[in-house]
Amino acid sequence: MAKRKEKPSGPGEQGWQAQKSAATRDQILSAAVRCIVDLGYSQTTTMKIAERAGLSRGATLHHFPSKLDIIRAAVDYLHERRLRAFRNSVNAIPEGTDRIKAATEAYWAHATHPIFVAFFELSVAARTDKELRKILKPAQKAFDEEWYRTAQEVFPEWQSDPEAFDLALSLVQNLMEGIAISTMTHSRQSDHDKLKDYLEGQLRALAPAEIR
Amino acid sequence: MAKRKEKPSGPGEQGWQAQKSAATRDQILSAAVRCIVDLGYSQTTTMKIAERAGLSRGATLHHFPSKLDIIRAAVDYLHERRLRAFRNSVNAIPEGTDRIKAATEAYWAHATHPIFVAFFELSVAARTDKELRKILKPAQKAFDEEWYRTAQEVFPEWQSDPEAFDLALSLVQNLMEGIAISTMTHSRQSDHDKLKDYLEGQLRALAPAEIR
DNA sequence: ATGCTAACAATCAGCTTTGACTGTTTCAAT
DNA sequence: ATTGAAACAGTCAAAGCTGATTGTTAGCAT
Repeated sequence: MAKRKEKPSGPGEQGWQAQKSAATRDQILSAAVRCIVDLGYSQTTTMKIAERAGLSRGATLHHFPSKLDIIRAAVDYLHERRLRAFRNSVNAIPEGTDRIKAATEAYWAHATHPIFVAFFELSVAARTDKELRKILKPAQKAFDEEWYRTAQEVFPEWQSDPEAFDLALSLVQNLMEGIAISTMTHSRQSDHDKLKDYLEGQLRALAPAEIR
Repeated sequence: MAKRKEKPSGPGEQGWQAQKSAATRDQILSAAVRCIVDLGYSQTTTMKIAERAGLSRGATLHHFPSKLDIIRAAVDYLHERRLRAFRNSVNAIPEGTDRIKAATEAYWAHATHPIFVAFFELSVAARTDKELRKILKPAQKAFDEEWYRTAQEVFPEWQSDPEAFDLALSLVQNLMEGIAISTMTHSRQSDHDKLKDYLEGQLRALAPAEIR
C-alpha cells in the first residue's frame, strides 16, 4: 500500500504529496480508532497508534503534533462515519416495509458497531477528563440532533403525537444502548432478542395507528 | 473479612494492632473507590490512593503489595456494600405498598449510586483488561444472581409467569442502567422521569393481576 | 538545477508510575 | 525488659509515555 515512486501528477488531480499526506492521516486515524476499540482509551498511546499505522512515531507526531490532536481528529473521523452509516442504513429502508422494525434494527446495528464502541469508550473516559469532554461534546450533540431529525423524517405521521414520539425515541436509545453496553462489558448476553422484540411491540403501541 | 492474625488474646476483643490494620485497610479501599469514581480507573494510581487515604505510599504497599491487590480487595469491598445496600432498600419496602413502584425506585437508586459508578468504571476498564476482568467477573455474576433471587422473593406470585418475569427483569436492568449511564457520560439528562414512569406502567402490564 | 518545504525517521530529556528495598516506630509475647 | 514482628515512612531503579529536536529524503515551484 505504501508506494514510494508514483508520478501521477495527472491533470485534474492534486499533487500526490498532498494525496499521500491525506492517506497517511487516514491511516493514523484508523489506527487510533482500532487502538481505542481494542485497547481502551487510556492504553491508546502515540507509539501504539504509530505501530498499527505502520509508521514511525515521529511521522504521526508530524501530522498531529500532540496526542490530543490525534484524538480530536479521530473524533471528527468517527463522527463523520457514524453519521454516514446511520444515514445509509435509514436510506436503505424500502418504501413499503415495516418502518418500526427497520428503524429498531438500524439502531441496534448502530449500537453494536465498532464505531459505537469507540464512541462509548471515549465517552466513559471523558467523564473524568475535561479536555476530552470538551472535544467530544459537540459530536455527541450533533449526532443526537441528527438522529432525532432522521427519526422525524422516517416517521412524519408520528409528529401528531410529539409526546409519544419523544418517549419512543428515548426508550429506543436508552434501552438499546443499555443492552449493547451490557453485552460489551458484562458478557451478559442473555435474552436480548426477546427484549428487542418486546421493544418493537411497545413502539408499535406508542405509534399512531397509521404506522401500524 | 480478611483477618491477618487470628490470635484472640483478649476474651472478646482483638489486639488493636490488628484492629488498626483493618481500619487502615478500609481507609485504603475507600480511597481507592473514591479515586475510581472521580478520576477513572486508569488515573487511579497507588500514589493518589495513598494521598487520599492520608498514608504514605509505602504504607499502602505494605497492606497491599501491588496495585492489582488493592483493586482486588476494592472489588470485594464494593461488592459487599452493593449487596448490602440493595438488600436494605428491598427490606425497607413496607407490607402494603406498591411493590412495583418501590422496586423500580430501588433499582434506580442503585444505578445512580456512586457504588454503581465505580462498578461501571471497572467494568468498562475490564473490557480491555484481562486481569481486571478475571477479578470482576465473579462479583458481577454474584450480584446478578442475588438480584434475581431478591426479585423472586419480592414478587413470589410472579413466578406463575416466568417468561414475563424474566423479561421484566432484563427490561428494568437494561433500561435503568442505560439511563444511568447516559446520565453519567452524556450529561443527556433529558426526560428520564417520563421514561421511568413509562417503565413502571409497562411492568404493571407484564405482572400478573394480583400484583396490580 | 536549485532551493524550499513537506513527509517521514530517530533520538533525547523529562515526567510519572510501579514495585523493591531500607529504615523506624510501636505493639505484644516471653 | 527484651525481642520479634507488624505497621508504617521514604528512597530508588526500571519502564513507559510524551513532546521536542535534529536529520534525511523526496516532491515541487521558480
